[in-house]
This record gives sequence, C-alpha cells and structure tokens, in this order.
Amino acid sequence: MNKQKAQPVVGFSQHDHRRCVKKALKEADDYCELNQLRFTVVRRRTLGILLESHMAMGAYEVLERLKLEELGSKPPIAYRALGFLLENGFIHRIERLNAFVACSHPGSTHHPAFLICSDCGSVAEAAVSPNSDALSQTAEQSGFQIEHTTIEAEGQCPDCLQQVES
Amino acid sequence: MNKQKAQPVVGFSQHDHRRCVKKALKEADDYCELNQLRFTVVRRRTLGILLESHMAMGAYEVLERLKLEELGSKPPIAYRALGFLLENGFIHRIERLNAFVACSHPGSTHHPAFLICSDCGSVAEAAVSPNSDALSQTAEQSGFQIEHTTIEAEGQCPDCLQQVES
DNA sequence: TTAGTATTGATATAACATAACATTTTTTAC
DNA sequence: GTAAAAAATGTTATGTTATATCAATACTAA
Ligand SMILES: [Zn+2]
Ligand SMILES: [Zn+2]
Ligand SMILES: [Zn+2]
Ligand SMILES: [Zn+2]
Repeated sequence: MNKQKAQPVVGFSQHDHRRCVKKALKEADDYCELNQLRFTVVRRRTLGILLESHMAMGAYEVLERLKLEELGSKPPIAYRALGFLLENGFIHRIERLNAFVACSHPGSTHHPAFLICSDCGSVAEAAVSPNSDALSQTAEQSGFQIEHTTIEAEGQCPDCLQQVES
Repeated sequence: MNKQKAQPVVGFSQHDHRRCVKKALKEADDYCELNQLRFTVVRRRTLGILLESHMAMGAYEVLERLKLEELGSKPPIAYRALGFLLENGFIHRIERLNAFVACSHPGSTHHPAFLICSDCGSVAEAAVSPNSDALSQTAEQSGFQIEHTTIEAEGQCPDCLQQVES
C-alpha cells in the first residue's frame, strides 16, 4: 500500500457510493432491530466510516476518525465496535493487512475472499461458494470441521497493471 | 493426536519424528548449497525448532528457544531468520495466528492452505492446486494478477471433534 | 424502584514487528 | 593475500496492533 487513496472495493468498478453507504446502513439498522441487537452510535458510526472509506482500515485509523467526532479515544472503543460488527457479519477482517473492511454483501452468510492490490491498497471482496472450493474439499476429506475461513490474495489490480503497461 | 493426509509433523512417533526433522534439515542443507544460500547456524536452528514443534510458533516463542541456545536474544534475530526461511519456502506464516510453521512439502512451489484447530492448536498444511480454486477464478475474471495467497481455515480437527462426542 | 445486564470510559500492559546503525563475518576482486 | 564490498549479526530504540481489568454509566426487565 504505497500510492494513492480511496479505491473502489466492490469489484474494481465505479458505483454510486453515497447511495451504497446509505443503503448498507439502513440494512444494518433493520437487521439489528430484527435481531434485537443494540446498534449504538459508536457501532453505527464505525460501520459508516468503513463503508465511506471503501478501503480496508486499521483499528487505530478507525479510532482516529471516531476521535474527531468525540465518539471515543482509546483503543478498546474501536476494537469493541469492530468486534460487534465482525460478529454480526457487517464487516470482515483482512488478516494480511491487520485491517477491517465493510462487507460487500451482508445479510447472507458467506465465505468471503479478498483480492488485495499491493500497489494501491484497494481491496475487492468476492464470495466463494462454501462447498466448491479446494479448501473445503480438503477439510471434508480429513474430517476437519470448518468454522471460519480466511481467503486472501495479494497482487496487482487491473488498474495498477494497466498503469505499468502504459 | 493422529491425523491423515498432508500433515506436518503432528502425530508421528518420537523416533519417526526425529528422522523426519533430520530429513527436512538435510533437504534444506542441500537446497541452500545448490542455490548458494547462506544457511547459517541461526537460520538452520530456527528451522529445526519449527520442525521439532508440532504447532505453529510465534516469533517470540522461537526467540525464547534461540535464547536458551545462546543464538540471539533480540527480536530482529528471530525475525531475520524467519524472514530468510519464508523467502526460501522452508516455512509459512499463518496470518490468523501471527505464527510460523515449517513447510510440509518444501522444494516444490505451492499455494499452501492451512487447517487450524481452535481447540488444540494443531495446524495441518495442504497444497491447493493454484488454478482450480475459486479464488484464482475470481481473480482471473476481474483481471487481477495474484502473487501470493493466504488460505486458512479455523475449526475443529477430527480428534477434537471425537472428544466432544465421547 | 431495583436488580441485572450490556455498554462505555480509562489505565495499563501485552503481543507482534521493524527502523536504524554499529560490528563482525563472508565473499569477491585485485 | 589483502582490500573492498556485501551479507549477516548485535544492539538499542521504537512503532504497531490488541487485550486485560476495573470503574462508571446506560439500558432492560421484574
Ligand atoms: Zn462479506
Ligand atoms: Zn491497484
Ligand atoms: Zn508448504
Ligand atoms: Zn484439535
């Protein structure tokens, strides 16, 4: 991650970002109401920050943003909010980056996979069908019961590849 | 603790395991000689420590072991040795655990996948064929060029599942 | 209300990792 | 063989990520 800023995270294409954020927050509102989860100010705003950014953000980066809005200033504030959002599937953790990113298609349970550009830092999420991938097959063969998968690829995104060519 | 398939050293009897470690070190010796790599005492011993262990080990855990043998006492010692071993494919890094594990089948280039037991901490490595998995397909479709993959599953290993049942 | 539970506030520290520079060892060129 | 260059190690310091703990507050339900 050594070049510019905010790159699209949902695939590598343009989209109406503001509407996308609003929609996602609304869906989270609904989900929390339905499941009697307490979608507090800090939690909602944390999700908002990640949705707006559309980049993977570190916990301390999120915390900086929360500080600006007087929503907390100490690490546990950020980690707790992120923990809540992770548990409820609103965000994912990118292990290779020690960072967090809003889920591109929340609501449905899925095994997310991420494509991380090492040049521009953009992160794209793709759903991998749970039972067709090689990992699940290997697990099944050996009698291992998967509860969570981490599937991440690092490399060059289409945009950055193009820039090298030209 | 006995598992089938592409397992590292878990479950081997003490005698077999010793031989297995010795064999792996010998292979590393040969590889380094062939490729004119400097397989120094610290590097070789670090690989030995990981081979002997039946679990993934953190860098500071490895460092503790090196300390005991007067091979270094400060973090960079361990991280440098681990870096060398990573670069040359003798070990892998498990992102979810911030830990390192000796490769189960070094020599050949492969996309390693790991099955991590959240109960007993055992880690099994399996090779995933690079071009058949869903991740590679997704990447190819979007024009993303993969350089490195992180594929990890957390859950219950067969042994730990059995213990819950009984 | 009142007790119980969930969340937040705050301090401290644990765990993981690297930057920077000095020193030593090994390799290479002459 | 010696000197220069390169690689590895020693050392200090610091940066980064994450959690344990306990006090205070807010929400929930009897
Ligand atoms: Zn998702
Ligand atoms: Zn890019
Ligand atoms: Zn391997
Ligand atoms: Zn187990």
